[in-house]
Amino acid sequence: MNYWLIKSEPDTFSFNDLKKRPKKTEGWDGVRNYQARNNMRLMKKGDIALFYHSSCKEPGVVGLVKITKEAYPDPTQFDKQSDYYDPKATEDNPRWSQVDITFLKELKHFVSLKDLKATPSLNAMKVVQKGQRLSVQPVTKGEFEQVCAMGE
DNA sequence: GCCAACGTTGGC
DNA sequence: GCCAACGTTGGC
Repeated sequence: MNYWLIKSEPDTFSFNDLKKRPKKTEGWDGVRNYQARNNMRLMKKGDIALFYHSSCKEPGVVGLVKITKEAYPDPTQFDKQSDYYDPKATEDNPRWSQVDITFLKELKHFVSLKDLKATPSLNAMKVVQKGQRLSVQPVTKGEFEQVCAMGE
């Protein structure tokens, strides 16, 4: 089993929005960065991800989600009406992938970016690095467990 | 709103 | 294949 961190802007799609979805599940579409896409393609059903709120008043980890469907073509790339439309993608040769994520658990205590930065054992996490923008990133088991412990 | 860091695009 | 210009991310 692998562990991940996924970012979302809560003004666009928050952890609470996920909780309110049918089956508490959402297709994680709109990822248009190759490294993030490649990470999603490595995700296995049953993997767990930290759900991180970015570009907001208090950035940080709010909860846990489970990967419930492995990578498949992101339909928004074919949709001319979509903001995520990509004219270079075709049904025969899709360029972008998505996975399905399902609400798993809300942390009892929000773990802010400030808290992550203040924890020496977490200073290798990508999310605490300056200028790090990758929206789907791997975390180690140790990092994952540490963040969960801080959220208890 | 500012701006640093990064990724992508496109001319050459 | 280089690299300048541009657009985006995201903390502050």
